[in-house]
Amino acid sequence: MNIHHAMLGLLGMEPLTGYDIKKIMQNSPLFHWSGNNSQIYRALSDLLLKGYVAGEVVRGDASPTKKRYALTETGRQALEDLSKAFPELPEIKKPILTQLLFGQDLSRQEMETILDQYEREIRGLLLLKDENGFIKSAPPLAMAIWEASAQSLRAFYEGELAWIERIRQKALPLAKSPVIHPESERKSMHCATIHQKGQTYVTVTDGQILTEQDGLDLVSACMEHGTNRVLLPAACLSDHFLRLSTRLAGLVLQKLVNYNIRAAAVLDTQKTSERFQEFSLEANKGHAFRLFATAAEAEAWLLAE
Amino acid sequence: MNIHHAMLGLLGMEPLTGYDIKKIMQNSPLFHWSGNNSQIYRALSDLLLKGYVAGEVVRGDASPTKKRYALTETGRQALEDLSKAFPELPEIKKPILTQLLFGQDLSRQEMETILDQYEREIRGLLLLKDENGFIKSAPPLAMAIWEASAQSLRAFYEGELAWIERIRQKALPLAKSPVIHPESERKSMHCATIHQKGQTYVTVTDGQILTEQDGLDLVSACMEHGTNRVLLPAACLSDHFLRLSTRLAGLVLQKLVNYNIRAAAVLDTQKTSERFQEFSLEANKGHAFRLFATAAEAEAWLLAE
DNA sequence: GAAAACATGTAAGCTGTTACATGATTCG
DNA sequence: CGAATCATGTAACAGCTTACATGTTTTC
Repeated sequence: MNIHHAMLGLLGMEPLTGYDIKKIMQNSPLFHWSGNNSQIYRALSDLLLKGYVAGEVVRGDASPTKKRYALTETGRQALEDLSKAFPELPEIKKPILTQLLFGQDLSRQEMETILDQYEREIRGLLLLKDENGFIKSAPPLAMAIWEASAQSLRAFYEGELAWIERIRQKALPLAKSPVIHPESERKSMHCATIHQKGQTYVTVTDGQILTEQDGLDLVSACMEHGTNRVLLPAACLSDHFLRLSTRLAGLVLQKLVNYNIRAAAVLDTQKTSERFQEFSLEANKGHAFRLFATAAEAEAWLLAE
Repeated sequence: MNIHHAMLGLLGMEPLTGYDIKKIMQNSPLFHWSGNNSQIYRALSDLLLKGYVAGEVVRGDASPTKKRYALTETGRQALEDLSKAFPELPEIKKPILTQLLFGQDLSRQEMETILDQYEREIRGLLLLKDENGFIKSAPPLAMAIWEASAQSLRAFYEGELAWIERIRQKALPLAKSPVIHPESERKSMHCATIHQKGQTYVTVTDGQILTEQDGLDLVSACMEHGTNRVLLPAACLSDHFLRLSTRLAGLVLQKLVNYNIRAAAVLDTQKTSERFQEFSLEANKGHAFRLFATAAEAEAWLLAE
């Protein structure tokens, strides 16, 4: 299966210029070619040579001269022969797999970063609906096939998200922890689990959230105890955390979201900046993270739902 | 992402010969390279030139001389740099999509054939478990990633099966019917629906099953009436159908299975060959098709479950 | 004793990509 | 009036595949 087949097919539906073909290929990932004019023009002259297509020069008064190609009878025959061939198997290329598989020397955080970037890209692909992408006047059969294939592509992307999740849960906990600088001897954060009304949540008993690593430690604690609830008392929210410019709060919350963990924080309103209060108002709209004035309120929300 | 990255990675886990690498790549579809020695040996000499790997000649007494390569320190560094790069997006190549999309001139039966072949291939891929496929002594992190990826590949293949099914249900009914030869004027088969105990099934009221097309007609009738049950009375089972050498029975039943339709046939035991009785015994093990001596029994089974 | 698997390589070609070159038209 | 899009092409190269060539060892 090369690009010639696809081009014959497109030209079989309606006459097109090289540029048209390029646009169609470019606009949908279902045509796995990059939509590369060089290749298309080369292929077009091949097909012309073989007599599979015939070119017609369109000289518009006020538009650049184009060459519009149409399928000939021999071309139609060639297309039909290709259509009847034994179907080739699908192929997947997944560079990120090689990257992670052999990235044993990466720290856990580096791996997280790569996964996060990948997830963002995949979510981007899921968002863009490829709408027409294809020829407008295609017959209903082709449209139905197109439709089904677009759906199957979306399913693949969703499968990728599931894969990401599985890697996060199963593989990353096995990754190298970043090197700890012994001289820093920072007072580390301590977690504990609390059982309340038949439910369990993790909270911070000692120390503060100072680094991204502390966010990961929270995640680890949750996974270890099989819960997905975290209560952050006022004492553990460091000034560093509450200063938005450090982006620490964002990074930690993102980690929690990634692992599907809900968090309730207790906030000393006198200590927080205006900006942080705005941020928290924004956050309160979601249901993954909420701010409360008292520990009792926070716990009540955490154990509800 | 080229093959060099993957090769560096493999050599980073343990020293290997070119042939070893070839085998690993060949044995798993997760390495999307075809496992092609030419490319591997060329890449190997590239890496040697760059100083990323070092070769050691192993001259066993009773085995062909091999060159076993191992990663150097510079190679390790290069691998780490590659590992930290921004992740590339996955790519899917699905030639059969182009084939069907532009196979407008194909008859419905030709399309069915292609889909059937494709389904068989995909099911084959799903069956072969890629077990070790990968390096035996890989660290647990790599193993976990590998595991997750193998699972995600299986999910993709299952997605392909779902796609096939959707094409069969939604797209194929729109395909060209094969040209009907007017001179043959064959007495066509007639179907009817029967409502019994709140359930519906399709049966043949007139004519016999003579061609593959009749099988498709049964499928169409089912889809039209929203049922997936068919009763085949003794009268509609032509001699042609009952002769196994024609493979007609197999083809028609395969169609029904493809569309997830259950069929009960009533059989005149005096008319059937020994071979066909064996075949039917075999078929009776499944729950998609059964043979019965009387219409009452057939109907009872059909409406049960 | 033959076939399959082990082991290493070369030459040629196909497919697709990047980068370059050119010029017209449309839109904000 | 400058940027984006339309439109057609060339040159060079990167990546991968097919086919060929050669010899050894293991396995049935």
